[in-house]
Amino acid sequence: MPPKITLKYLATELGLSVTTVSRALGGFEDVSVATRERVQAFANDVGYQPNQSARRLKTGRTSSVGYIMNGAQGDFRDQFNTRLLVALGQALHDAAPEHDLIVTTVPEDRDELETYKRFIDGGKVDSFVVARTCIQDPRVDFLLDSGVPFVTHGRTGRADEHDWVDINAADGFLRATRHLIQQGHRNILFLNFFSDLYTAVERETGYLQAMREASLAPSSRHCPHGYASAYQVAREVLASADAPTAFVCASDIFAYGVMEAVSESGRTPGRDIAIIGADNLPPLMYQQPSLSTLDISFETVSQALIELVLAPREGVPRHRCFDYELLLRDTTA
Amino acid sequence: MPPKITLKYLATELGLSVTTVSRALGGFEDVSVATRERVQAFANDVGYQPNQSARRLKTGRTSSVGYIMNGAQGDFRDQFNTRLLVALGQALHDAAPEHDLIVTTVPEDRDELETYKRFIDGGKVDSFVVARTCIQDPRVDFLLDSGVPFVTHGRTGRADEHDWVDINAADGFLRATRHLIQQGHRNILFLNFFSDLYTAVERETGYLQAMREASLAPSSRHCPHGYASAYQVAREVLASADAPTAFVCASDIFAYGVMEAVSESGRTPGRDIAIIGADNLPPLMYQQPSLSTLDISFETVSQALIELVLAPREGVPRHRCFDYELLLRDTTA
DNA sequence: TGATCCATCCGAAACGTTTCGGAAGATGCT
DNA sequence: AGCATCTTCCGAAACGTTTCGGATGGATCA
Repeated sequence: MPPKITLKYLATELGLSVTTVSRALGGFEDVSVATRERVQAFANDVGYQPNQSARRLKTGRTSSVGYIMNGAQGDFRDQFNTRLLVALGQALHDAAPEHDLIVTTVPEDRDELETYKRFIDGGKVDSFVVARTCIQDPRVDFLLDSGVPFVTHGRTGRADEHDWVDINAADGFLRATRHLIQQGHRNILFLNFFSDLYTAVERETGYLQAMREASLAPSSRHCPHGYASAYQVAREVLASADAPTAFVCASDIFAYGVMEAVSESGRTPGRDIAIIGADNLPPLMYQQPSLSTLDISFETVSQALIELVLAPREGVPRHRCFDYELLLRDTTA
Repeated sequence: MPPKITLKYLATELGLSVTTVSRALGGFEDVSVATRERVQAFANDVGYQPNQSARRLKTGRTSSVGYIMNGAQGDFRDQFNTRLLVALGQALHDAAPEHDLIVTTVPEDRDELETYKRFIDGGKVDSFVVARTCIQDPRVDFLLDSGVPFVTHGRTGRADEHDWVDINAADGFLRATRHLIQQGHRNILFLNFFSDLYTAVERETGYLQAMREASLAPSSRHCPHGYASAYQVAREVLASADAPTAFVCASDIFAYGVMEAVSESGRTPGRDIAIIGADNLPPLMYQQPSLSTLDISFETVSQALIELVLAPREGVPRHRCFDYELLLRDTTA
């Protein structure tokens, strides 16, 4: 039975007190450089790992971040959750290896807020990352009320009251739509998420502005069921008298649905019909024309989220906003 | 400032000792039914949540389960990770709501085992779920060595030494292949994962047995790059002199690649070429013939994983094995 | 009546850490 | 020399829980 490697063990081995060892490892000034280094070297040697439970009990901090997965759990084509999760884990590990990411899903039959409440009351986490924000977001209301620190991925109606990280979607979609207009398109259809999502509004704003600039008539449709909806909407409008010549899609998933409908109607994406998506998701099939899209790195966004969520905010809310990069590929040739 | 709701608070409010309150809430026998109920009711009323850190410190148990995501993170098979994660979270919450699922990804540049080591030494979890097992799996070697409880999703070369939950893939692929043979197919190609994966061997075993039973010549190919590989392999063999008339695919992802190659060659999946996949993944595109597949519920598997991982095993390793259900749809019409 | 036993409760120690408030000795100043 | 000051260290308490080993009182028994 090897001895448990605790502060007490280190202290007796080194002939010091527990206090001094603790403060030496904590890098405090009131312990001499010599002993500080001696302690750190020894701790390293024997592979000392502080007991998180004890530390948490004492300090009241849990050093863990909560991420409660929500939203379209059925549509696994939607890689948003996975990709964010992977990137968050990576970023958290890079920024603070001793921190944990505690992940949970919301049980089908339960209120999402209950899960947040359980995490807070149980002292499981001391901050949250909240994704896919809505304009009127009950999670934000709840967290602001409870006073627990959090950062959202995406703005909300109360954006000036909390920390957030977002993508400048209005600008991205403005540029994307402008590009299509410049190519000579006049009849451009916009396919959007359901409109509660904050980013849905943002995206449409950009599209609308570009259309207004060019004095063109805007036209938007929603795709409540993702890929399938987009396919059906595209199929429908392509059969109509004044079929659009270009599609701007709030998500690549929609764009792939549109591509399928376009191909099926005998037209070729990129030659006959222009399509721009968003988020640079991998293509669904091998032999597809490559999709023009708005690109953003999950890693960058996640690093910002982690940076904000780790540093306890004092005073005014902090914001980080990133720009989309317009990737022009086959479907806008 | 509301009072902190601790055992001490409950005790003074109720006029009892901390010990008794603790034991009442723990449901022990040596506290009278009357007080036990009184305590529980009051705790419920004021919304008492035990401090996990204190509990963990005292008991040495962390009441959290680790899941370290690994493997081809760019690939479509990421659906596997997400789906398992969602189902695990759900199952854990149902079985033991006070438990946490601690998730992390392996940093690109680091050894996976280091991450396991960090979790163990840091006392972050007291058990693991390990997925996508290989025949010779270093994670299993490491965990067996360290003595930390874990359950694998998938068997390994040391399957009789640890707990596992698996799908009876050999039987599933046996039945799937038999079905194709019964339909009159003689030239059946098997597309497999890379062969380190335990389940790859299992799957091929089933296929081989069915072919042997019918005295047919088996033929297997590997698809190291998932969907794209499957597409290319299918394209190649379909152009050859003795093109197969049926494909058995270790994953639906491969099957979708095959379908694309089949369609492109001017043939129709289901009429000209039969295809069976596995795992019942959602179709990639809307207008595809529906894919015959081997179906298994992630929920069922996850519940078994959680059940085993929560109950500390004593003595012999425990196993749970589930059967695939053969779903016959368009591609084997 | 006195001993025994059971049901019910409680005191106190412990888990491993952080941190407040000193203490001891060395150093600087007058 | 005497006093203040700084450097370096440490004792002890606390965080909230679990659990061991009793303690108390009433019922039961001979």
